[in-house]
Amino acid sequence: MTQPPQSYRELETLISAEYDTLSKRLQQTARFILDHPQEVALATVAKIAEQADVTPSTLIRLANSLGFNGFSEMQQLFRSRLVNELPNYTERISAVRSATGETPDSTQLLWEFADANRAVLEQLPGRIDPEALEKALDIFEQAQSIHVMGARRSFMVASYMTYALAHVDKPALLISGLGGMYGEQLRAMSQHDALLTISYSPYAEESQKACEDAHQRGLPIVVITDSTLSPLARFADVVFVVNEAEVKSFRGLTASFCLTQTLAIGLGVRQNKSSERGLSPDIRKDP
Amino acid sequence: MTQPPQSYRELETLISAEYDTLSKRLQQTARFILDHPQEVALATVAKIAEQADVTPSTLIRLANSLGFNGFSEMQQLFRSRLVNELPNYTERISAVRSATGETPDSTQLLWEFADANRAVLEQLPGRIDPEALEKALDIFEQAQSIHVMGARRSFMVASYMTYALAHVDKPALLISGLGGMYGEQLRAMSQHDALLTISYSPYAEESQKACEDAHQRGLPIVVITDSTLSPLARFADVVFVVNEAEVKSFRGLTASFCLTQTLAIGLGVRQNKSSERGLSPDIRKDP
DNA sequence: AGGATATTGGAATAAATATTCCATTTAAAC
DNA sequence: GTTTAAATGGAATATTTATTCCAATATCCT
Repeated sequence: MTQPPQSYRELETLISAEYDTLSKRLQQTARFILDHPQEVALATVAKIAEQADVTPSTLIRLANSLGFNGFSEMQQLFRSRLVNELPNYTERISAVRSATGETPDSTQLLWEFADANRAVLEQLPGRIDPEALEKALDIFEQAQSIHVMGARRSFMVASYMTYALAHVDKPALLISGLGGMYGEQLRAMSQHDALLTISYSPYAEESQKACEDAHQRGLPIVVITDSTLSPLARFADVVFVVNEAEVKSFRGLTASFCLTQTLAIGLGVRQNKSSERGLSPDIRKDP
Repeated sequence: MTQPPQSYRELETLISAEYDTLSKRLQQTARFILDHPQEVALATVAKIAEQADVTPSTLIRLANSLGFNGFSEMQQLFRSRLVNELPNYTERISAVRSATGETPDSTQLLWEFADANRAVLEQLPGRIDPEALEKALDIFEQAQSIHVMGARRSFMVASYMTYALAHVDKPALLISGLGGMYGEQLRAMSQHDALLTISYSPYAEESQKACEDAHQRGLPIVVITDSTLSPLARFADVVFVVNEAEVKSFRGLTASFCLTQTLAIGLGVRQNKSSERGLSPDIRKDP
């Protein structure tokens, strides 16, 4: 028995090579599975057979005649294709390794970082709930000014957001804790403001405190975090869950920066729109 | 029996709402399935249970207590999430690219940003000179401490770099100008240190000043900027030119962050290597 | 501390699903 | 046109996988 293909690619190649030698039904089935890989990955033999208008036996025969040990073995290839096509980067990275060949470690590392972050950006927009985005912008638009909180790693994102907000002329205050004045900065939050908190896994005390405080004062709260189950989520009116890349046990922030940019610029676009309709056609431009 | 969620998003919401009312094992399981949706979509109950370190029963109990009629019903949601994520991508992107000006809604904007930044990350590693990378790391490795300068927009990157360097135990000082003390901070630079300056198009006076100063004092200088012709380049021992995405006349920083990460972690890797050979096997972990 | 209640693990069972096998049909060869 | 070989469908069977149920354990309450 010829050994079976090890990847979806190999399978494709094999099928087109052997296509002519297959019987009529087997050709029909082969065509179907290549046309509906998703179906094949997830459905049962019976369901697939029905859709392809063949009997279950035929499916199994096809798998066997392609060198597999039963249909299930072939199905695995379709399943791994499904997850690899999504930015699951393990395979991709090894491809990078071989493609770059003789490069110093540092360049290798750069490829890894760039690739991991690229993968994360590919997932991001599909995983953000459009309604949540709109709702967050509603909140920000109505707020007099926006307080932005982020400790340690999240501070970078908070700081970036504050910068971007200033850029679109939205009053923004970074809760920096500078000079140990967290308390004072929190007390500056008024009812007409809104709070954006960014916080990741060992969720900083200060960030939770900020949310609690804002919640008590009745401010609307938007949270960017790394899990639906984050303790920050309980206080939030809108929660964004972002997935960041991890390389060498160092977590990136690319997705958060991208989301942050979108929120700020999205707000800017809205403001321009309403001011065009209204009084001052204050169109901002760039750095 | 409460009716089950109809989509993955609803499931997420339900879990975070009910999380507190779940038992210990059920919480553990819930956390796992949210963290490993891919696994849940494709593996069998037994496999998932093993990975989550619970018994199969628990998995089924969780599904039931979330309103589903058995685990398989819940798994369907994970599967449909898997297939819905993929085909949208190319479709969505081309929609974004053609629909210039049309439907400037926030989600559209998010796709635009994500795609633009993704494109930038794809180019980045090919455009960075491997030798420059190595040389920069040489400089940083030999430096007693690293001073990091960046004004306005570049400040975000400088601040990120400082954070990342601290993370790999490299003494780093951010030249922030806090309290108007640029001069004082610059004077703190010693001959045994190095300077990393980040600066983009309307190149800030302060950044140039910092480079001049460091140059006079004989410090090695690494520059991250946006053009070979940047005024900063004249003082630099190593120059990195990065290309950032521009959407709605707002320039991103994704590539710079990525390069910055690489420099910091690359330095960390080197330090680990030499300390393994040498005395203290100081292996760093995690954020 | 001691009983009541809820939670958990694991083996037993039920259900779903893949695979085999044989009778029947279709195509090929002479 | 008959014989032979290959291909096919579908019911029977084997296997895998989900689910139930009960005994053991932990947790809560008084």
